[in-house]
Amino acid sequence: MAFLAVPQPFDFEHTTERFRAFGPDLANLWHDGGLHRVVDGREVRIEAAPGGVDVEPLDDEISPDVLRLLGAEFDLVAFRPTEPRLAGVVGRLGGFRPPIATDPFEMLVGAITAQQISMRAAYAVRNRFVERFGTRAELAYAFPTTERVAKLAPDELTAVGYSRRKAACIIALAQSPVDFDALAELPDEEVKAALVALPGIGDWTADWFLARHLGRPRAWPAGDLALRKVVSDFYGDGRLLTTKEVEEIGARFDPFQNLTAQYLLLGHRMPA
DNA sequence: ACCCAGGCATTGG
DNA sequence: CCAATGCATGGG
Repeated sequence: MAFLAVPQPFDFEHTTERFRAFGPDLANLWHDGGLHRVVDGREVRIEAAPGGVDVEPLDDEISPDVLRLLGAEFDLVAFRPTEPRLAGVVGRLGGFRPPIATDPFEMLVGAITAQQISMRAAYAVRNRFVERFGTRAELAYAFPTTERVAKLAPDELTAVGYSRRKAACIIALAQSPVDFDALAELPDEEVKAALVALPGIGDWTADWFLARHLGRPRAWPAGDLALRKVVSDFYGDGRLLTTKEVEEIGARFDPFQNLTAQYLLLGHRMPA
C-alpha cells in the first residue's frame, strides 16, 4: 500500500460518489471503502488517506491514471464562484474533484448506453456488457476492448439490453479509425465536430466527452436533462428551461462551466 | 399497465 | 429553429 498525494482541496468520498450513486459499476467498482479499477491489466485498489490516497499496487505506470481518475487536473483553487446559489453548493461539497474517465472508448460506450434511459437502467445494461465481453481481474473487470467489440455481432449487444440502433453504433465506434490521441489536441469545437460525425453521437455525448474524458474547463452539456433540471431550479422561473436557454446561462460561469455543471449535478444528488 | 429516465436520427414544418 | 416518432431497460 503506497501513498499518492492528491492536489488539495480533495475529498475522497465526494469524488468517488459517482461510482456508488447509480448502483455498482463493474469496471470502477466500489468495494469495502475503496475503489477498484483495472489499469494496464492490473487491478488497483484506491482508498482514502490524509492528503491523498493509498493505492495498491502503485508505480509510475499507474499513478497518472489514478490522478486523472481522481480529478487531480481540475483547478479547484481558482474555482471560487461568487454567485450565491452555486457558491453554496461549492462550499458544501468542498474538495469534490470530478472523476476523469481515463479511457475514451469506455467513456463513449458508457455515454451511448446512458442515452435517454435512466442511470439505473444504463448501469444494469452496461454491467451485463462488461461482464460478458470484458475481462475480470480480481473484483473489477477491465472494460471490453475495441478489438473485441469490433468483432461482435449486433445480436450479442441486443442480448444484454441494447437497442438495435445503439448496438450498431457501438460496434461502428469500435471499428472506426478515430484517433483519440489526435482528438485530444484539438480545440473543443473541433473535437465536438469530429465526434458528432460518428453515428449515435450527438451534442450531449460529445459535450460529456469534453467534460468527463478531456476535462475541458468550458465543457457544458446544456442538453443534459439532469443539468437542465438543476439549472432551471436555481436560475429559472418554475418551468423546465430549454437546452438553448441552459446553453446561454452557461456563459455566466465562464471559464468554469465544466466544474459548475459537475458541482450542480453532485449537489442535486447529495441535497443539503 | 403505464410513464418517465442525465438522447439520437429522421422527417416535416 | 421547433415538434413528432421509435427505441430498450429499470423503477415508481
